[in-house]
Amino acid sequence: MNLSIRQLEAFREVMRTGSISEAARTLNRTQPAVSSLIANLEDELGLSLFERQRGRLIRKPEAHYFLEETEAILERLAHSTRTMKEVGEMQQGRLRIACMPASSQFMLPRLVADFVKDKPQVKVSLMMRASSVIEEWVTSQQFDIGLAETPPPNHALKVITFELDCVCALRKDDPLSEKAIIEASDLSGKPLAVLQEDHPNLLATRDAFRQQKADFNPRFELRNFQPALKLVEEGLCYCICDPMTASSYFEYKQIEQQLVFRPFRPLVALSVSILQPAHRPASLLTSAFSQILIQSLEELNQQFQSDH
Amino acid sequence: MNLSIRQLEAFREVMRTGSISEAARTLNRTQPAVSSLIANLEDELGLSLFERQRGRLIRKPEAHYFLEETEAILERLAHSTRTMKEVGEMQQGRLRIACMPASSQFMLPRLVADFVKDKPQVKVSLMMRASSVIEEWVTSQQFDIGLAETPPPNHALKVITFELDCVCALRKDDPLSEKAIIEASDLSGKPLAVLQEDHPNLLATRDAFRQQKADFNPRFELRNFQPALKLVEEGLCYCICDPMTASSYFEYKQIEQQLVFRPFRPLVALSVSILQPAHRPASLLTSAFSQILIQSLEELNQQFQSDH
DNA sequence: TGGATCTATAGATTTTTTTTATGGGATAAT
DNA sequence: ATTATCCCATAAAAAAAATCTATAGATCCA
Repeated sequence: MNLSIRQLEAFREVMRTGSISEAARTLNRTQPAVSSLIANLEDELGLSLFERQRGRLIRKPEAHYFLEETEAILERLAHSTRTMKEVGEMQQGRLRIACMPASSQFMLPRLVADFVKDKPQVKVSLMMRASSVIEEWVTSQQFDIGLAETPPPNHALKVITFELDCVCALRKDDPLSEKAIIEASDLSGKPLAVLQEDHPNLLATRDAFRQQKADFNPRFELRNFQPALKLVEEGLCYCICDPMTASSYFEYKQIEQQLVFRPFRPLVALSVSILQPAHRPASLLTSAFSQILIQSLEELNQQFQSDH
Repeated sequence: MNLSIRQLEAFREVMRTGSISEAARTLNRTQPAVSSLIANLEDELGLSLFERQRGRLIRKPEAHYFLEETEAILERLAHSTRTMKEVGEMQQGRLRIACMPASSQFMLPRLVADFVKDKPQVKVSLMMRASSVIEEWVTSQQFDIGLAETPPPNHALKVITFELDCVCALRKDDPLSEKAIIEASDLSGKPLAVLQEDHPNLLATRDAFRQQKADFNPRFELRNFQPALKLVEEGLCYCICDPMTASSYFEYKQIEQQLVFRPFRPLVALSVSILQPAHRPASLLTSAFSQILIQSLEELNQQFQSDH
């Protein structure tokens, strides 16, 4: 099997025009070049495709069948290369993202929207799940990239970790909002909305209070911080929440914002990670999106530092 | 679009083995040859397909998509060339034959059966119709080849004509069967089975009788000679029939043959022709079958000459 | 009959592919 | 650590393939 694409292209053109000379003109070749391409093609197929009658070519029935095949092959080839070129320019492809709840409401949708703005043909799937599920999905390569709370070490995962500094959510009209930084001691005995019992963030928060010998008073226990902000708005409590949730508050409440966020000390960190399959290189799209995600996470810690 | 098949083959093999060196071995090329094929492929796609990590290749996700395309293309190409090789050896293809009634019962089925015996994949359609319909079908290229009574001249038809000498059918126990040749005068006044009024063969037969001033007594008029032989068997008449019909009598009645056929004089001819479309070259199959048909028709006239 | 147009072929030339030779980097064994 | 071995990439030389120029034979049309 030694057919060449040149032969197929020449054949297609000769079939179309019915003439070697004419085909040579449209192909920008000389007539002998096309002549020998066709001759070699016939040789390799073991079959003559044209009858040479009175110095002209006449298409044989066999040639018509082979033309169908030829066109299908060339068409598919052209389509593939076009698609690959688009993939190369990240105009094509698919990106499967899994993200944890805190980032799913506004942060990732915004990043994705921005990312695909100039890529109308790129397909994205964006799924929100608990961090443990995300870890599993990325490990098993069902997803290209994940954003989750930092998982235990896992050889099948490439992990980029960020320590997000949690911030204190409080009402604008709260006297404490005058302070540039809220300390645990400021909140001694005050009611708090916190995460569930076993969550590392809860432990870290309690530890922060203990460090300053402040009275830790968890009044509301929740699965994540999103609903906690409502309780803060109602003046029922304070909340030491992650900056993703804090940031999303501004996207959610674009007017009549009732809350402000202040840096909290001692630092309470929420450890989140970008997860990628370790043993498979990332696609262009995945790499590009990963960069955007990294940048976005790096900016988060700064967002609430010099905010006052 | 300048991809080459070599590049695709190399790519497929590199994907399979995961190594340029290994692929080079199975492709019987040197490693740099394969290396540059892949490099050029990546260039032309505008996209890197492998990650070079620590001196090894790692397939990128984009490569997996392109592999599917590559395999589909190479597979189709291989299939096409295989099919075309078979077409070249007449192991593949289709043959559409239209034939007149006299030849349809035994002659053409036998020829077709013999023709396709060693061509299990060749598809044949064999249709029986009146000669005028056959002419039309072949002219309009709905059929590749036809056998019909000679049509009026037609530029769209390539015609090979045969004058078939009609023979006299009579019972074995008829006294005339002693004669090596039956003359019109032998049948003077005897009842005959003949074709319909306007048929050239009827005119020719009547003419033969007139030449010998014999009494022409057409007792039965029929659309074709096939059923006439039954009447002859019953001793109701004689029949000057075409040699195809005569020949088929022996295939039909393999035992207890009650009839014999004798050359008839003066010659009464039935003019039949092989028809092919004039402006389209014949396929290999059609040409081959045409040869067989020519030979078979040439033998017909001899079959009843030295029969006694 | 002469001119235009077609296809096929031969030899020269250019382009592409392949090979040989080599070097750098990683890995496994000594 | 050192050596041997494996990988890949590159450069230059060699081989192969494709192309071009030139030409000849055939057909067609005026």
